[in-house]
Amino acid sequence: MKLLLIDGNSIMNRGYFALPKELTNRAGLHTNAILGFMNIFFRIYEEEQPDHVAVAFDLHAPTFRHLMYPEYKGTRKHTEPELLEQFPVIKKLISAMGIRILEQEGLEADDLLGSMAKRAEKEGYTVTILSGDRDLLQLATEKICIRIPKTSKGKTTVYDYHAKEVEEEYGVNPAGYLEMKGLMGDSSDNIPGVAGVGPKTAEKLIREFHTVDNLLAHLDEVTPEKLRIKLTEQAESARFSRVLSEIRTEEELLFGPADTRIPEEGVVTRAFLEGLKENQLYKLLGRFSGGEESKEELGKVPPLTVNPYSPDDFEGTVKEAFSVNKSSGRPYFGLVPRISAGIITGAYYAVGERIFFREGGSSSLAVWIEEACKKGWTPVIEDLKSLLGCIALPETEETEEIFDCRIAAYLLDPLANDYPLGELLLSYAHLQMEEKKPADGEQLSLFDEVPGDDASAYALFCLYPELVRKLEETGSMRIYREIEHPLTWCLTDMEREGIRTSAAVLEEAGKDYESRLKNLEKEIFSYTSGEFNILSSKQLGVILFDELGLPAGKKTKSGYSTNADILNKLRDAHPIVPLILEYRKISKLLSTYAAGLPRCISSDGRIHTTFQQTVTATGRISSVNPNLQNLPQRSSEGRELRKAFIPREGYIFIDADYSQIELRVMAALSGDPVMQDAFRKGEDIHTITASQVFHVAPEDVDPLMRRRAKAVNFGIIYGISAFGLGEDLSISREEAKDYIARYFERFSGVKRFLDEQVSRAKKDGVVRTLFGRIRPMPELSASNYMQRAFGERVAMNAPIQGTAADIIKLAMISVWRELKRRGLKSRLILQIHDELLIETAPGEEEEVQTLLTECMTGAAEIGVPLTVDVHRGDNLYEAK
DNA sequence: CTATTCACG
DNA sequence: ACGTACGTGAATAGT
Repeated sequence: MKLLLIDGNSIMNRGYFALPKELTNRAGLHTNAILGFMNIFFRIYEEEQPDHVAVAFDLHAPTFRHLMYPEYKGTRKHTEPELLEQFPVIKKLISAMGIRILEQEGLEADDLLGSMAKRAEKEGYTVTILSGDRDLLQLATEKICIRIPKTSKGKTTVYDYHAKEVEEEYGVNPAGYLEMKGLMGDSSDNIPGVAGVGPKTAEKLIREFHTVDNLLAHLDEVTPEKLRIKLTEQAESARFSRVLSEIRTEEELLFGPADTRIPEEGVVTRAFLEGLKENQLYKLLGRFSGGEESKEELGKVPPLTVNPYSPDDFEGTVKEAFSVNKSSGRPYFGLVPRISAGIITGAYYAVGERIFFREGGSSSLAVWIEEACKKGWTPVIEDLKSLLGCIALPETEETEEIFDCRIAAYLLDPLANDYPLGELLLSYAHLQMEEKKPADGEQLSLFDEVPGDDASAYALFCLYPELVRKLEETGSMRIYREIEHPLTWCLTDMEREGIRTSAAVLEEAGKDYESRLKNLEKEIFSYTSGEFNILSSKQLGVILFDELGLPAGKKTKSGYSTNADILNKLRDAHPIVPLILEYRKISKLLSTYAAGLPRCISSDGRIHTTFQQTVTATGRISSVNPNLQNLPQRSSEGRELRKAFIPREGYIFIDADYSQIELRVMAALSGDPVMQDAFRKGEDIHTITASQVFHVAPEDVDPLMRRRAKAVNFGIIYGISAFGLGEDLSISREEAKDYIARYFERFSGVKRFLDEQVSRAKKDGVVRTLFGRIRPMPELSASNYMQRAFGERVAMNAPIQGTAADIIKLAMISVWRELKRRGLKSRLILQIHDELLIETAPGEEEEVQTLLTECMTGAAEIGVPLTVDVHRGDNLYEAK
């Protein structure tokens, strides 16, 4: 028989402080303590698989401790209302699970746990007590295990204490632990103990004298003298504290261990799920959706029937479906294309629970979508860019009304890793989607119907009003309509265009890299006892720091750190170091670019990257398969590879990049007059920064000062820290701190702005770009210093990086529309965060250059000028 | 599958 | 005393 006892108050407290305060349900009830409790409860419950469970709570009645000692805090600790409001809910949920709650007037949770544990032990139970409070360690025996969860870096480890482990850690047995507590007191409970006696002294004394009473009876034996005097003076307090610290184990209880048996079917009962639903604890609800019972309770997706499409009555039926669903305003429908072996063979349409499947290829699907849009119906889909990649659908006033759920979900929560419809449906529409799985042993072939498409169409239908409401509620609709949605069309075209790439040039460079690597390898091994894998940081660490005895810097989880930062500092320590750095660099160029990119060239001789629109936390786009946003540029050897990217016959590249866009955004958002003035006058911002920070005239700024000022400006954008700046400039943290202080003295508007971002992030839990894009800030509620400091930097950086991202997206949309409107042959083909590349048709050079410049500089009016640098070239190397 | 490193803005 | 610059993606090593 196994009994699990839980210290309810302590575990609730733990959850309350470990999880963000921002966690609430829709009714505004705080839920962090409840979630924290459930998380740890189910973890322990599953591990222990107990047959008896009880949770003890304090009551707000005075206990014997209060009667003894009016100053005693215990249960009367001041508790915040945000935590208090969660207790009635958790108690209801616990009862609903069929778990006994222990509450008794005059007794604290500790005493209930102690008495219950000891009685159960006598009756032959194995007992586990879950608590965050070490006081309970005095109860540990061979059969009673105290389990204390501890969370660090987001991971929760549970420490287990039987009598043995208490002795190992504290050097005294559990009874001795109680005596120690008596001597030390407990400030949080206002138990005085003996002032000046800490854990070390207490341990020593208890090891020698075993109990407080015995110690006080033999005070004359205590040395040193000072300690003896302390103990003599505070003998009464010690005796008193010892009694207050003792957990009662012999109290008369209203229930015995046998009364804590849990239901046969386990604790995830129907009543429990109902309770979760009632309190809108959808995250928890989602976790238990596996059980048969729960599905019914969840507001499950109804059984869906797919009607075969019949041309005669389809429209009428759809209209009827709309009216049945009482969709006021624009009618809308979920739309899921069915793709078999990469070819569109039809699509599901969902209007409420009425779902239709219509057969047809990509062109008929395009026609049907356009017709629907013309009728004023809104097609709701999961991923517009993928669809546009398969079908020819122009961007018109009508098709603009297509709604992309994934983009909407991204804007609402840009931190999510992915946006599966099932999860969106649960969190936004509170409906549980049933997953179709192939029957036992059955394999789904590529030609089979994709499981769940019909349900997906229904999910999209349900999501639409919820997502629209949320977008409006969070002020995200403008970003959606004016930026992300039109951008989808633009990105589709850019992906389709691709960029012409010469495999020959890449392969030629690859051969050169290979021979250089061979030579480097030989040279490197001439310094070592034998050959090793230079690319293995583990093996390299052993060679550098053990064999060659170089001074090891930082450590990583798995050994020595050997990254470029470390190696650069060791550059002069041994001739092997620069060779390693060179080897790494060339090897990177070879594997990722010279050898990697040719594999990505399509049959049309061009590389078609995929731009991901729902990935970054800040609103930037990213590029994959391959990543064309990180082509080598900084090193001369790498930059050569850009010669492999060439425009089509007769065309040229015209490239424009924003000059200092993030600093200009900073000047705009902060309103700092000094910074704004510098940009308005067209000054060199790093020189002006240097002149301000170092108190010299701009013309007296030397290159070193400018370099340092540039680093400070970078730091400002990243969310400044003295450590980071010091590291970057190889100066002391104090010196870096001084630079920052001087910077903020002169650019006080910037300081005010950055401080405001952090405080707003703390208050609202989000920061925003100039255009209203949200960056949620869960990091800031962390108690851990590192996490919080990181959160503060993010709060400073995200509005800057995000606003810059918004601006270039606006520029892309206007460039793309303008090229189309004018019927030009030139095409926008790449975006690299602050840079746009146009493959420019012969004869269109001047017009394109002007258009590109104007669209970029005029993308947004932010109060400081936006400027661009334009370059032309016959390949990507020249165009920069 | 995770950790490390390094390419870019 | 803690141990960091912000945002990405790809290749490689090693468990």
